[in-house]
Amino acid sequence: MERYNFKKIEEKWQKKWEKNKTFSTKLDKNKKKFYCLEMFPYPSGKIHMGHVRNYTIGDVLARYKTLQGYNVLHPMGWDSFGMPAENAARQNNLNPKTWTEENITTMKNQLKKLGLSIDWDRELSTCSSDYYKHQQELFLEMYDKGLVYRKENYVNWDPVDETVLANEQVIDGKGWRSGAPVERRKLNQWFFKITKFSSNLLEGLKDLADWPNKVKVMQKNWIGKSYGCEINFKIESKKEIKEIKCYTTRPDTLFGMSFLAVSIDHPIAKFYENEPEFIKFKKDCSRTGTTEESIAIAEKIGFKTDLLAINPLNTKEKVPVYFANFVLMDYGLGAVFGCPAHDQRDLDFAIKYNLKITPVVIPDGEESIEIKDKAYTGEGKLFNSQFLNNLKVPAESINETINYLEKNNLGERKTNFRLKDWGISRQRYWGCPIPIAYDENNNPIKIPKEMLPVKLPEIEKFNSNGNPLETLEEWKTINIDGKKYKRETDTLDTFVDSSWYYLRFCSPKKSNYGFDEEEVNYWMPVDQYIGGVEHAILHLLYSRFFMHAISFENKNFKLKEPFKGLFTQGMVCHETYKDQKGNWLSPDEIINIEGKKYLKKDKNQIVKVGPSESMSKSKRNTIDPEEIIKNFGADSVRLFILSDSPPEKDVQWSDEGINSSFKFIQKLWVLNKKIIEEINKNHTETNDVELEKVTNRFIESVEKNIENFSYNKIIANIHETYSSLIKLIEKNYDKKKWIENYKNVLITLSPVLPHFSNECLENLKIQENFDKLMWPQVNKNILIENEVNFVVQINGKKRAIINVGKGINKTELMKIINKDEKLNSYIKDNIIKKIIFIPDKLVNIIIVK
RNA sequence: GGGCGAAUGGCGGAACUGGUAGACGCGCACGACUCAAAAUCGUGUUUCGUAAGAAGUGAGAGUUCGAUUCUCUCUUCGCCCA
Repeated sequence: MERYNFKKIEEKWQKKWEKNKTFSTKLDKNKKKFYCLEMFPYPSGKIHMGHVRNYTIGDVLARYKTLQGYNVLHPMGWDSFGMPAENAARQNNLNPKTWTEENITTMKNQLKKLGLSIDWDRELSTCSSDYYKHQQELFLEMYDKGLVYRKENYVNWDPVDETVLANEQVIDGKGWRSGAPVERRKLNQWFFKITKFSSNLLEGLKDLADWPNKVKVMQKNWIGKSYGCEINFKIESKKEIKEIKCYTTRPDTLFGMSFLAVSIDHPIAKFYENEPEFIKFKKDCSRTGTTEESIAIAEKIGFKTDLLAINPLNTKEKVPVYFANFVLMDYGLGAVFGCPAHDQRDLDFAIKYNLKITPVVIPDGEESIEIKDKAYTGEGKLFNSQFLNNLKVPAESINETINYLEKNNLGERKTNFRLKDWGISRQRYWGCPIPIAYDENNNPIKIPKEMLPVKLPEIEKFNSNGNPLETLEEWKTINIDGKKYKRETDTLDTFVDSSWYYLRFCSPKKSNYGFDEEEVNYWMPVDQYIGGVEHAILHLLYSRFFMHAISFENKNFKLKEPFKGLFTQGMVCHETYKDQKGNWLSPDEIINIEGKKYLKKDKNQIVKVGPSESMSKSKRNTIDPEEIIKNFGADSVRLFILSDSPPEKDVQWSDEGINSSFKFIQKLWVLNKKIIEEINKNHTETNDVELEKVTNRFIESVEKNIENFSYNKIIANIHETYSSLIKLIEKNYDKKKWIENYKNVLITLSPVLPHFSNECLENLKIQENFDKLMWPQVNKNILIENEVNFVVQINGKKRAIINVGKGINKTELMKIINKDEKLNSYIKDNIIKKIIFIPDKLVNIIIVK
């Protein structure tokens, strides 16, 4: 018998789909739509197994929804701006554009070989000016709405490479390439006013029923709404400083205050900026990174001022004021009061500078409290707090304190958000140019819409440090209405590119605007968005922000949430290998000798097998999908990547796994040949309904498992169905019955194994047009059983399973049990205390001895 | 330190609303075919026990006729935030 020739067959179907434009979609208001989107890839060179998993999961859903009669939008594009292109360009002296485009070509070919049902006519690439010109227009619209502004902000500065580093390029406070200690530098940068929508973004989460709870919690924490108050502290000083405002969530600990700490960027810093000691302190602070985490880890240091702050609740109490490295200007008001007894950070600081530690919260049931090196942050009641004493912490204390402060004009109730405005300026070449220019006084003006796109200039050589746009004098100069301006040389954060691409997919060819409203109203929101959980916060939050920003002051655009459903898939893992010297080895450098023992191919050295970890180039445990597709075929890869683990969890890649998937498809092929043979034998009809049962059970469970993303169970369903069908061949069903049922089996199989099932359908001579196929309706009547397996328990222990008629009552059942010799032997000499009877399922007989 | 989640055979994992624990796959063992091997097919595979049977879902308790599922305490691991 001829083996299943996946190479020939997969190529044949892929060509057919491409030629017939099987997956291209058009707006059709008579049809229900389904927008299935997977996070688009960065064109880094080749696709990896993570892509294979992501796009296979999406493809199963898209194909399934298509069969169910939905008008399915399933597009693909390229997140093609970003640092790797620029790094590659610097290293190999090429053009980032060429590098990127070559990668796109390679990866597109690879994706096509997976047999994905993608509408390639809608392909987009964010580095193309066809895309980013609309992004520049959106930027200007947001500018007009007051959602874009410029301010000075800190960046990570590499003093050796003379360049700005992204947070992930700072490793242990040092530049990733130069190894030089990173400094904080202030630069003028552009920001999106995402904080304007803090509340909306938080509230919006409540409507996202089809999002994983985990992601919603992460976003909620990221937005970080807190309830507290602003307190005005009177200041005693010879300088012109009368008052410092602090934000706090714990005003109830005010009687425990022993210092006030302000950020080095606080407005009062101007009174100190000529003091050498303060300049030195600022320099020390600049060694701390700009991330919240690096600040949290860094040692707490302070600079004592000559100021004294007066406790508003106890005016006799005066405490010192410090500049401190752990207070951030962009959170709250850049000033906090320190209560060492009940905040660990304040305690560390107080111990270091020998400040008073006054506890004011006493745990319930305790007589006293002693603070040594651990702050008490738990519940209790207030003491040492005069008129606030005995208030319950935190249930009453916070609220009552704020009431008192408000009544006496000492402070004001306030909610605060942790979310900061989104800094979008990047001092890099390979990104979307910001459509802004500056006059001779450095005032920004918008580049007029007619002059868009602001195109990236082509660059010949790529070896200098810093941003090459800075040195292109010719490009930088621009004439607007006869006046000369200098262009903005920063480009946009690539997260901007991916914040609205889902809108562009709805009308990717529209030339006069980023999206078409009618198309967007039909296709949006994305019904199912699928991608890695690593984008749970930033990308998803920024995308949500974009929808809010676009709909802000826009009556025609009502949509607020871009992604109705979200699914986050797990990673693809592989064992790791090291040689005797501890160097990572790739899987194709080793050979298996027995069990889990491996030898290094060239040296016959024993290989150390490490734990399975997510595939990464640095650990060299990657498997190239292209090789695997070449050797086993796309359907085998799809089958294996879906089997074993539930899609939201990590999956372990293994040679055995892909092999067995491959073999299983060969078995299915043999089954297919046998069934076709059976069909041609022209048996007469039998009354047996087992075939219908197997078929309908299969359809029913696959349906349920696709809807619930239990794709691993679909693979189990396929195996079970195979085992049943191979046995049913002997039953001599007639031609009609086989054709009808087998056709339905193949259609049900097709989302997972599209090439294979289409080939088999063609063999069955009913496959003419993929579009005509519909997902089979489950015949529920066939699945109704007349008999049930009834579990008999004695004292909660399973003693037998008896096959009885459906709907049997308790009395009838007990008769059968009493007649059963074995069961009766348990019961006969004992008193029955109770019988629990669950119809058609289980009986539990409780006896006393 | 805080938040979220997980823990089931040798391994990946099933078990719908509290009702047959271990579906399905991998691996392993045995058998068939073969001079032999591979491939393929068949049988078995939670543990202990020859068996009847007993124990068993990270540990300990609780609720219940009945708990992998619900509640509490603890342990370990993962992810996110700090």
